Amino acid sequence: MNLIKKSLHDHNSCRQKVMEAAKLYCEEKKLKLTPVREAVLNMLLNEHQALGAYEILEGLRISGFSAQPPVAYRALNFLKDIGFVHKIEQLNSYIACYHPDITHSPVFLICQSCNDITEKSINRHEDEFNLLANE
Amino acid sequence: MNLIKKSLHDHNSCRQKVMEAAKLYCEEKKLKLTPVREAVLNMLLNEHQALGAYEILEGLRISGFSAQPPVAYRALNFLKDIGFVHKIEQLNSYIACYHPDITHSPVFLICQSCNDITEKSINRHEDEFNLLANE
DNA sequence: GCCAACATGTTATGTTATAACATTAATGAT
DNA sequence: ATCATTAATGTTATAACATAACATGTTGGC
Repeated sequence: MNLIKKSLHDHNSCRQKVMEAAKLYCEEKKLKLTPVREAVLNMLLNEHQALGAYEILEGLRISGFSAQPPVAYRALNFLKDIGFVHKIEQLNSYIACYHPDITHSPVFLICQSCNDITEKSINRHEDEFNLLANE
Repeated sequence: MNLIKKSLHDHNSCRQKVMEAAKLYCEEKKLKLTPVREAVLNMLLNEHQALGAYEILEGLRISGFSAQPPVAYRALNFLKDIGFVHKIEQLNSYIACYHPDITHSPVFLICQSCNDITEKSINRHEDEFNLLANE
C-alpha cells in the first residue's frame, strides 16, 4: 500500500504547492525569497531528499550563481529560519519541509543503509506514533 | 530545591562510580579500556559537560599522549560504541553518560545560550516527561 | 617464538562551516 | 529624485570537524 501511495504521490504539484507557500509566507512577513534562496529551495524540493551544503553549492554553480560556500549557507540558514528547510544534524545535510505551514516538532526517520529520510512530527495528532527503544 | 540537589551532588564519587562501571564492563566484554580511552573518559567525566574532539585532543596532549586527531576520535568512538559517551550532533561534541548501565534512548536538553546540557531518557519510567512544542 | 588481532602513531587530506570585509541592490525618509 | 540606511550578495581566507591510509607497536593464544 505504501508503494501505491508513493507512486500516486504527485511530486510536481506538491513541490509547486510548497514553493507557493514559501512565496506567500515571505510576502506576508516582508522577507525576500531572492533568486538564490528560491533556487536552493527548488533544488531541495526537486531532490526530495537531504543534500549537503556543498551539493547545493554545486547546483548553484550549474545554475550560474556565485558559488562560494557562504552563498549556500546563507540561503540554507534563511530557509531554515523560516521553517521551509530542516537541517539533519546527523548527516550534516538539509532537507525541504513539506508541511511548513503547521507548527511542528520534526523527528526524522533515517534509513541506516541508504540515508533515506521520512519526516514525522511529534505534535500533530495525525502523526502520533510510538517511539520504540532498540532493546 | 534543584540548587540544593546540585550542591549536594557528589561529583567525585559519581565520576568514580562510572569509571568503575566502565572498567567492569570492559573486563566482562573482553574489551580494553586502554590509557588513552581511560584518559578521554576521565576528562569527560571531570568536565561534566560536552567537549569537542579537539578539546579532548588538547587534554591528551597535556597528559603526554600522542595528539593527532585520529587518537581522539578513536577513543571517543570506542566509548560511544560501548555507551559511555554520547555524541551531541548539534554541537559536534561529546559528553559522558552517567547511567550507562541502563539501556536508554537519550534526549538532550541544551541551553540555547550557554550550551549546558542535561540528559533525559525517553524510556526510563522515572524520567517520563512531556515534550512541549514551542507554540 | 610466531602469528593474528587489536591498538596506537603519523601523515596527509577530506569535509563542513564561518569570519571578515567589499560591493551591490532595495527601501524609505525627506 | 537623492541620499542614507539596511539587507543581500560576492569574495577571500581560514577555522573547525573528521577520516583514509599506512606504519609501527602490543598482546594473547598456539
